[in-house]
Amino acid sequence: MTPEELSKIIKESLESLIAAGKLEISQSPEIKIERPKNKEHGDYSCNIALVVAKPVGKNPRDIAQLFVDKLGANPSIKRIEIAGPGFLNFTLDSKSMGEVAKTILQQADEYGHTNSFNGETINIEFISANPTGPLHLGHTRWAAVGDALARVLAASGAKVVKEFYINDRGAQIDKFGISICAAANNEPIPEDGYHGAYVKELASEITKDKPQILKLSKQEQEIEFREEGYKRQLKQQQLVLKDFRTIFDVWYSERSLHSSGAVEKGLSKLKKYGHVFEKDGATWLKTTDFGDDKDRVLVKADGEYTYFASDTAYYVDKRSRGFEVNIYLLGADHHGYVNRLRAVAACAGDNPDKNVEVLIGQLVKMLKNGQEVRLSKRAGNIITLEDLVDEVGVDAARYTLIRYPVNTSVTLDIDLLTSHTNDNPVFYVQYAHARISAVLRAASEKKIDWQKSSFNPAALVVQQETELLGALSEFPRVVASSAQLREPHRVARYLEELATAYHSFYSSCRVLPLIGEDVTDETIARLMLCAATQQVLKNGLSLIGVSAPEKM
RNA sequence: GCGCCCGUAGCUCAACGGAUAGAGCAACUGGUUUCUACCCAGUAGGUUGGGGGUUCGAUUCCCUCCGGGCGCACCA
Repeated sequence: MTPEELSKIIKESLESLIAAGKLEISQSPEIKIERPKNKEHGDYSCNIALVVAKPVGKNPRDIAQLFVDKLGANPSIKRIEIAGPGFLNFTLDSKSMGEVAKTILQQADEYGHTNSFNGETINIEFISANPTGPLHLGHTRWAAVGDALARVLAASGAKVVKEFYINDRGAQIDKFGISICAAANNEPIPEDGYHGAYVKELASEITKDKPQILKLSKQEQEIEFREEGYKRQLKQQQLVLKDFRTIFDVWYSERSLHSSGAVEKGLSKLKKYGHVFEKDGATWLKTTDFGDDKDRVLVKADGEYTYFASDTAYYVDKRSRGFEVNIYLLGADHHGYVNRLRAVAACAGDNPDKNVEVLIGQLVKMLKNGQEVRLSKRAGNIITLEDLVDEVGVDAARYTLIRYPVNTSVTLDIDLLTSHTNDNPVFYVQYAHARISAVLRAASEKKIDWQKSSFNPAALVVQQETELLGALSEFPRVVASSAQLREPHRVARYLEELATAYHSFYSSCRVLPLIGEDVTDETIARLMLCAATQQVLKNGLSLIGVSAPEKM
């Protein structure tokens, strides 16, 4: 029996208790099934009596007793106990527990998928860097977390589109062009320009490919270098992200927003809702109507659209493409945007609580030999995605960035991430997968055809086996809650627990028969358990975009 | 000044309002002739920054103070 099935049975009991007039509540409560930390509390615990107690006005332990009476006869449940303030603690029949392994092998790659977000269309926008340089550590965090979040949401049934907004318009990209142009002409790059070594590289590449550019006027050169640099830098970002296994569905250009008329369209929609006004020759959006601390300019007095105008148009455009939920992943230095974005939604007649979600990612630092790394060869005083991947590889980089909740800052310790031991969680988890693969390989070498043998779940009775089964049964709910809370780090943490449960099982339960021993029900059941664990590790790692190696 | 995030074991960090606050590292004990020791089991370590409040129950929610990070453009 999976926890989902248990939860269903409990809900049915609740309904029948209500129907029988033994409980009176108006709305169905949020009940939780958990794996108790304390083993003495059984396989699963449920808080239903505690939750129901208040609206019903009865003692939680008395209510718990009603459920015990109702559920006690179920053959899959070996024991129910009322504990503490009114928890229901379930101990399942070992046969029923063992069946989880079979469920997992049947569902295979689908195990962990749920339909909890069926019908939701979600746009998730992240990184959205200027195409004026390499991606830095902050972007890298989002590349990993945003992608994992998208996968977790998709696994929960949502229709997800990953989007990268290209800031290819405005002062920054102009400065980029000016900087490359200066470098190409061996002139000093302006103070407020781009100074990384990559600017010089771009300059020499471009002049090599298109030497005629240098014959143009200065102004024309700046434009040409800007366009060439943009093209190449964008391509570079796309390549780097592809190697990092973060694939975007949509690369949305800010310029296209202007050329397609989306900006005017967005503006007219906002006007319709009456929050646009004129002041000092400029056009403003009255975002203070919805909690922003000051109003924002859409069109400057000189007739130019602001960056904010693009932002609002982009939001309106996303909504017109049918996205109910729009998730923005931003760096900590952009937290001032949260109220602004919410206000934009409200000004466009939407509900910010529903249509806009902003996640703020805190700072990422890199540590090597106990010292903070501050300098990158190519990019000057920022550390790039490539710097990190060069040091630790894609798997370790992704895993570590995803492992922590985004609203805390992280420090990546290079020395630790390259170590192959217990204190490096990436290896710990991957090693569990490799270890299982080795066992299954050995089984096939010994010609043990466990896949075709009959599975006796009751053969799994040792405590470490039960623990492992319990951990495996948790997976779908971990994925669903990661999606719901927008916290993919829960998947990584779960995988570590699962790996621990497996290593513990492995060291106390011999799987394959020794020479002279026979293949028994236990052998087959344990191989099934190994295969199920391998499957879940693989599914979980794939949700965070980390490889599941067969050998290490 | 206003706003956002953070403060948990010596260190790096977990913990959807749930039971005795957990992992790893470091320290100390043990364990493998056997499927990958890149492992496992155990001991010790805490006033969850301080103080109030809400709750049957608070690391979690609210208020306040202290400490740290970040942000407050007709820039992008």
